[in-house]
Amino acid sequence: MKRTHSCGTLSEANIGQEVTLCGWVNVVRDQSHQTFLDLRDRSGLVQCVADRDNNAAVYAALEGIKAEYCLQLTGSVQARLPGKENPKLATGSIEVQLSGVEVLNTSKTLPFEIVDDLKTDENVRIQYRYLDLRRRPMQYNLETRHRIVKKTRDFLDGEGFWEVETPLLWKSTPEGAKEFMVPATAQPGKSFVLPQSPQISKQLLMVGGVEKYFQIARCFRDEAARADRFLEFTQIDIEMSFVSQDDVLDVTERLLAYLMREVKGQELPLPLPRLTYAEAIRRYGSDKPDTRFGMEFVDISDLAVGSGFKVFANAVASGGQVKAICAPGCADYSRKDIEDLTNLVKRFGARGLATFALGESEIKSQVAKFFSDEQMQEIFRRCEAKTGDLVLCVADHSNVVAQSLDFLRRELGQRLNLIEPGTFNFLWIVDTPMFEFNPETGHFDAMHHPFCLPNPEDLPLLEEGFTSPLPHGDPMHPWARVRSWLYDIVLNGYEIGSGSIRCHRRDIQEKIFRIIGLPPEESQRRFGFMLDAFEYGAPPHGGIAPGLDRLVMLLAEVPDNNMRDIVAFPKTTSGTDPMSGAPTPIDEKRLHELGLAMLPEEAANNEQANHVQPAPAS
RNA sequence: GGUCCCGUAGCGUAGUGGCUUAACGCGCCUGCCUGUCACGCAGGAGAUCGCCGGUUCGAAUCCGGUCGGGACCGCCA
Repeated sequence: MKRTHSCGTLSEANIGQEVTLCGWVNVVRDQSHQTFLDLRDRSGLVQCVADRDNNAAVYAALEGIKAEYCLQLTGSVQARLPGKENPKLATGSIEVQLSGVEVLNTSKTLPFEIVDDLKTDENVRIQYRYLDLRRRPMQYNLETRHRIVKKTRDFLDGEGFWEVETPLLWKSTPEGAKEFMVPATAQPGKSFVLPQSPQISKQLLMVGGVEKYFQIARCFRDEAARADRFLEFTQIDIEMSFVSQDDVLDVTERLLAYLMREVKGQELPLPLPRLTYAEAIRRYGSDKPDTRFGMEFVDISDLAVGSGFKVFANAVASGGQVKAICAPGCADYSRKDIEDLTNLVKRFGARGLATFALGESEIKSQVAKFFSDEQMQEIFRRCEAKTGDLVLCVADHSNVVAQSLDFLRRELGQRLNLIEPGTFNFLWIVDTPMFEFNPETGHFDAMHHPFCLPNPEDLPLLEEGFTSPLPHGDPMHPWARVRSWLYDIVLNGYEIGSGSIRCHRRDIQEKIFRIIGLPPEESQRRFGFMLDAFEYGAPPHGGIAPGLDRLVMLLAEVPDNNMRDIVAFPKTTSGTDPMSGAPTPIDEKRLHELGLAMLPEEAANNEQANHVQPAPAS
């Protein structure tokens, strides 16, 4: 080894020892008779000293050495002079008196400094990610991610799971998300796709008698990315045979509790709270509620009917509802503040925001004239409003009310600092409906994915639905009433995983495909290999797939919940890599080999793009 | 596909129509400094204000377009 110790591990226990260290120059402080040099490696920093009078050769060797040079340094560990200790540094009571200096590599001036509190534009950070990763917070994030993966493997191994790899070159089985295509030379005109998830693979492993499977699995979706959604992401993919929903929930929450203990040093009380889907929507307007603060929804539809406020009354009369949330201490919000909030809510289709402010001596509301004092007092009573609070109401169809108030609630929760830092609120969402009516297509979609098993009691509803006189949009349509064994795990307002008990019988699976508008010949073409497998004694099975990226982001408590910070080499939201310049144009020769042709317009764009070089390294 | 926001030395920012010859901090370069650790001191270099076009006597500043980035809606089982 080129080194005997790591910088950050040195302490008073090493005093008197000769050590060799390797690392990067954090900073050089030339004092004309001494040079102080902070050497940094993964473990931390240590101050090294070269004294001109004691060792002129070493002092001279440090001449010209600059930040981020990669060095091998030899010296003896000494206690610092009395009074010269640095309590801000873990190694601040000692320093290394240098006897040898070897430059392993020089460094150009960096595009940004290697400091913890970096303000640099994220695009520049990603372009020079190999430098960004030298920063302590990024190293912490990588280590936390490693720790979580390692502990996950340990735990699942202990539970009898086998880690099995599944193909990345897969068959196109369109289920929802667009797939990335991978054309290959050996089969011109044909294409593999990258899996959206190993969903079908892992079910086939259950047919294959694996019984307990997991995989730290890369998944790919060719869809618009988001702050909490990548084009390529990682799931802790889990599947088990001969289990009920409770079995999957049990092993999952014990895994999460194990991670919380091992990674965060916190005890997670089990079992985790469970909320039905309907209750989550009713109380929070969301299937991934952030329960770290209150501000729950209050239904005031009945009061709205009796008021003289037509907007409210009409909303209820046309099958909608009126719901309210109470923002603590916001009674002094100005007309402008409320207008800003109203604008936020309009993008979800809400037409307005009615507010009632409970002041010291008066009630302020732009719609006060439509309500009696008693009615307003009743609204405050139900919302448990205190003096100084502001009640915000939205009247509309249930999904508009849910979306807008959910957004307002989260926005205000953040603005009003209602969230105690360091809180981790896990909860299950259960009893999710199997199907969801899609007003655009006029038929039902699978709420989660089409491989979920309906609750056995609701199996007759599948058949009834085909002959039901009710229109598809009717909430009492048999298919709208089918319950499934479908569950989501939620942490602090993020869905960090979802799973289900799967369909393992061909006849039921085919029926589900028909309901979501996939005719038998089509489902045979796409999923035939899986349906065939179900005919050979496929065991009942189910599983879950916690998203590793979101979990790491939340457990690492990354600032601003930026998920890119917990990935070594992330892409931008628009799906490009500023470091490598990927994706790059496809050249004509490869297209020919693959039996593909570019549309003229795309070819012209590519011609231009061919002249664009990836950003140079300096 | 849509809405909103951002783009000024290597980095972070200031500058929203006329002494701006674009300013400040960090970084960088040169010199000095015997215990520094956000070292200090003195001096210096570094920007066609993302790009294209328009309005104007005059544009970093106003307008239109475009590119890049971000947040969100749609989308993402």
